[in-house]
Amino acid sequence: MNISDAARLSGLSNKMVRHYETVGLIQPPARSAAGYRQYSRRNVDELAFVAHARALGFSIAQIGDLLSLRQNPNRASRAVKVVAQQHLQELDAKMQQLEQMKTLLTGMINQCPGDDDPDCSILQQLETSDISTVNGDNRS
Amino acid sequence: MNISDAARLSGLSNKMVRHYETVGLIQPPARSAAGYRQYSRRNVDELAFVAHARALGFSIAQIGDLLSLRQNPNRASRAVKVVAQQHLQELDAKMQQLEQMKTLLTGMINQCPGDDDPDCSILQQLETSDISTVNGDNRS
DNA sequence: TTCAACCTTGCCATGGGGGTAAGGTCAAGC
DNA sequence: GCTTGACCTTACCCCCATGGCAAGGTTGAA
Repeated sequence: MNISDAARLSGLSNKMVRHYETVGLIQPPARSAAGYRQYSRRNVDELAFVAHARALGFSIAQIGDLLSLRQNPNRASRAVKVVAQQHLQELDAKMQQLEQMKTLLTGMINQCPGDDDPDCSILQQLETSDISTVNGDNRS
Repeated sequence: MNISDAARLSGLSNKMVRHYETVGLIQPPARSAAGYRQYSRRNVDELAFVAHARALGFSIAQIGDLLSLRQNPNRASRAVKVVAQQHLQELDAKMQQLEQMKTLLTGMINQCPGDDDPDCSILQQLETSDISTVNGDNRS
């Protein structure tokens, strides 16, 4: 199977399939005489695993951990759970930051008349405010 | 005032002060004979504005819009509000994606025994699952 | 004069991709 | 056998926002 089929079946782009190989996340597939990547069923399963984990927001490093646990028959499910729980905490932290931003921004928006006049509390608060309580930095 | 003082007063790093100048976000400050950046009170105000907006998650491009509105005395507060509301929508979209991830991940974690045995529903679901319903992609 | 603390520019790295170019390969149709 | 188009390869550059480091110049005080 060539890369396009493997990518389609796994839900990744050709680009990212190559990228995951380059960074050592996945097993390099066999090559044809012409140098084309040849994917086995097993390769595609691994790619799909990566795609699913990415969709849940796991980082490349975390997926590397999950992949090695996956291929280790002596793993403890505890170890898998720990990775997942850690990621869940990261998701929680990001949500909290977004919520703080949302709260502050919503308050500012509600104070802005939104008419043709130049006076705008949003600009005023951005000039003066001590929004510094939005911490942690997960901007944008 | 040199860059370190300007950065400290505005709440940015020296690095980012230079970066925002490089990308054309802020007014380039005056230079001393030796080439040192010399920041005025006005410059520092602009930097602080940028810092506050970044803390709320506005993108560089959006902050550029806000800065030009800020320095335009004929602006309509409506225009400012539109930028803020658009950013709020982006925050909402990201929160929804994070929430979907959290929901799915939490469900998987709850099904994992987390003991010494290798059987782990997290791994199983990552292999098979159609998590494809997590859309939009705002990973990590 | 020396020394530390500042400043400058330029390059590399991160993560998780997208794009694009220049070239090789393969298979079908003529 | 040759052309054509769809595929494949590697190798670059880009985004955003930021950190770090290196090599060199400047300033000010002891």
